[in-house]
Amino acid sequence: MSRTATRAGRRRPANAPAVASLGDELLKAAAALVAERGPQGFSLREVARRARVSEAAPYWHFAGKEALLAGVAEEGFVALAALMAEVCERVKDPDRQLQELGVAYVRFALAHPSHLRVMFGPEIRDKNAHPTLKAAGDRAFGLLVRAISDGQRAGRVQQGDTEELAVAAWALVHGLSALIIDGQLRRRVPNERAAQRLATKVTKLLQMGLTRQSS
Amino acid sequence: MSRTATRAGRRRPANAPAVASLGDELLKAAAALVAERGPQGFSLREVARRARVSEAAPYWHFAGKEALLAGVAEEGFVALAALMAEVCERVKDPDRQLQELGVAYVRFALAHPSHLRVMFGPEIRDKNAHPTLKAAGDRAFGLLVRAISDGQRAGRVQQGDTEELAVAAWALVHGLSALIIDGQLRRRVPNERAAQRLATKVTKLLQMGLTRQSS
DNA sequence: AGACCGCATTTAACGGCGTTAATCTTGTCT
DNA sequence: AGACAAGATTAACGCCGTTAAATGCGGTCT
Repeated sequence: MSRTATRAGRRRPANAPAVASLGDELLKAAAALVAERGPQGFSLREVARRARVSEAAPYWHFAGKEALLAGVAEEGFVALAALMAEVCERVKDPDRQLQELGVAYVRFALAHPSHLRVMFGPEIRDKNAHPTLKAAGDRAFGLLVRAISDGQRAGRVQQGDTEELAVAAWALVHGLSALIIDGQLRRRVPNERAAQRLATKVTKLLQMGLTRQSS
Repeated sequence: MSRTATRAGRRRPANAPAVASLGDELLKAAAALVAERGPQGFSLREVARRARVSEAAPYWHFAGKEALLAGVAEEGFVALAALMAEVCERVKDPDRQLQELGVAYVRFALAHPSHLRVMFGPEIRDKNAHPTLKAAGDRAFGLLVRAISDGQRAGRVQQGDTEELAVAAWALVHGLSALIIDGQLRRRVPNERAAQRLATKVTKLLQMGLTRQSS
């Protein structure tokens, strides 16, 4: 095998214990390390140390540092999508659904700032090089598009390019999240309650623009 | 001298040529390197090489890698503020002024993506540790607050917490910029013209929400 | 049983990085 | 001339990502 192609590992002989394959073990350690020290302090060697394997072992399961980080980012998108899906199920009113989606995004950012940075930051240079990562991201974005589309059908959101409106909403909550976790709003947003309050207000502002017909 | 306190260097003997002191030379090289390779590929040793000095020379002028990057980030905020000030002078109508401020922000992001990342990213851990950096950032944000405040006075923007409205506007354009330069909108925004179009439309959306009275 | 093969991992090494300590140079002041 | 400090250098430490070569090791074929 030409190496790095596995990622799934060969399937266990069916009798073997459900012990996580080293690949999964590395992913878990990587996620923990990212959460602890951020994308900067992340080191492939430290991941290997935590998984109690040699420095070069990860290279059998991942093409390199970037591929391992891509796995972490993918995990992040899956978790974010799950949070968003939960909101979509719980809240059916289109207006409130959009608003709570925004708050959920900001809450995710506050709970997992380092993950968000890996998901969007420049550590992973070409997202298209990691198809499963791209797919996970698209799935999360798809939930937002769906919410906007539902709002349009219900007459609560203006007609027009659905994805473009979704990009606007995404940009707003993403920007707010970025500013918060990068400490740019520390005076104004010292704790999570303040962040949620601000997220709610800001989301409402955009929502008023979304309901009207654009010129 | 206990080192790293200079940053201004001693003043030239008045007859010496206006050759940039090594501190400035390093800053210039650092900015160029950041622009070329991004915050990831940035290396103190490479900066020293480009300035044709030894590896340890920068430590006389800057406390370390982070301090040098803080200088680059400060430069970025100054340039951004200049761009914004130009808009404020050129466009007097409050509505158009706000809109063009948003477009200018996105344009800056597209022109200097790596700078933006340094300005906001986690490479500089504590912005308060670099007071001149913080001041430069506040100055740029102040221009936005001023624009919102003018809009309120002119009756084009709803009353209410001015800074909070400014944060909303900032978040929107910052998020859009981040998504674009991180390649998240590559399908939708392949070139700069598309980016400006999108920025205009998105800014208008929020603006409609800003004009109305919030609940 | 014994030879063999391919997956999984280790050991060892290369070069680059940030940072620091010790050292040298150079110009200024007394 | 000699003291002195700013400014720069050399050399070293330990970390990093990555790669090549050597090693273990479970299953397969004869």
